Amino acid sequence: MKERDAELRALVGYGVKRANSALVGGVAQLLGRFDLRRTTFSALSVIANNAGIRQSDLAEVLAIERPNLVQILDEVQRAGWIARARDGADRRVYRLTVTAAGLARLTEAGDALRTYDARLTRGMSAQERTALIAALRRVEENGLHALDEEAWEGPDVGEISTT
Amino acid sequence: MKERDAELRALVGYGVKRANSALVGGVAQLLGRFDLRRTTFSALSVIANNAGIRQSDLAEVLAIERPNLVQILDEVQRAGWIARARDGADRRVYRLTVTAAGLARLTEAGDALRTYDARLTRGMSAQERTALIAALRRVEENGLHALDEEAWEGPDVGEISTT
DNA sequence: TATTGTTATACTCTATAACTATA
DNA sequence: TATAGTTATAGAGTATAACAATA
Repeated sequence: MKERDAELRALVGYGVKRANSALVGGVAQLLGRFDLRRTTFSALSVIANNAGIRQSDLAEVLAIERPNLVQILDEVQRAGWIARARDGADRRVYRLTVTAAGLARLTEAGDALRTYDARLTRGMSAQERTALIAALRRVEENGLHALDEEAWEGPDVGEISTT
Repeated sequence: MKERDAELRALVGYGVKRANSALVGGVAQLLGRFDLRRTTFSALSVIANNAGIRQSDLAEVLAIERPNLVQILDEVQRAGWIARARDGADRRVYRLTVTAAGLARLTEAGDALRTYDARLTRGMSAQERTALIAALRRVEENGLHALDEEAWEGPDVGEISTT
């Protein structure tokens, strides 16, 4: 029997939305055990791997608006996992670093999350998983421009970095 | 140079979230031209392909909660695109059908959306696109169970329907 | 003037409890 | 009692305008 949402299932966008919705709950529950949310975990990860990053750069990396990052960092700082230090040269900017406690929490939560994430691709080969991640990256990139190019016509094969 | 969110980019869940975020704006803008949103378009599509479907079944197909479906259908009905008819046998249930105007709107918006959606996989072969859709389906399915199976260990290769 | 971080705000999407009317 | 649809509500996530401090 044909699926009742077969017409929608032909759309990549629908698949992405359904997959994301199916993930959100589980990830939130898992990260909640470490008093983290998706956004606070992501922020912690990027700060840990980019010591001294500025808030505005962090917002750009995570593709979130600056105002929304404020409360995220407030939360992480309140937990004692990051430090905000004024830049000596430009006293408008904050330099962000993780504390020892923050690194420990990131490692714990990261291990659990990677285990969870690996389960998402159960039944797929390592190559299929890698291809999926690359394909999602391409969809993200294409999605950011898809409306700019209303005049687009042929099977343009623009290359984007997937490495 | 290594990407600043490289640690996150190794996660399928992060890729799904980023791809979804990149899509939402464009899809909303495109569907907005037809006075539709993602949810109202999806509802219209499923009703059109399942004449007489009940609200509770529609909610299940779209994986949205029943209360949230009410305002979605109110909106679509107000536009004159669907009809709610009480079932003769069980007067609690509504039988949903699309009107001629609804079908016309669905067709117009669907054509535009499929063109947009095809652009998302630009640079990918038809096989890669098909594989992506199947992989997303698997991720969705796995994601719904990933927390149930905390004790999971080996490379279980459970088969799920992808047809 | 422009930029960094901030506040306030609003809008969408989603999730739950409780009600009504029917069964 | 249980179910279909509904109402009300609350929580995330996200987006924009406008402000103070600094450049």
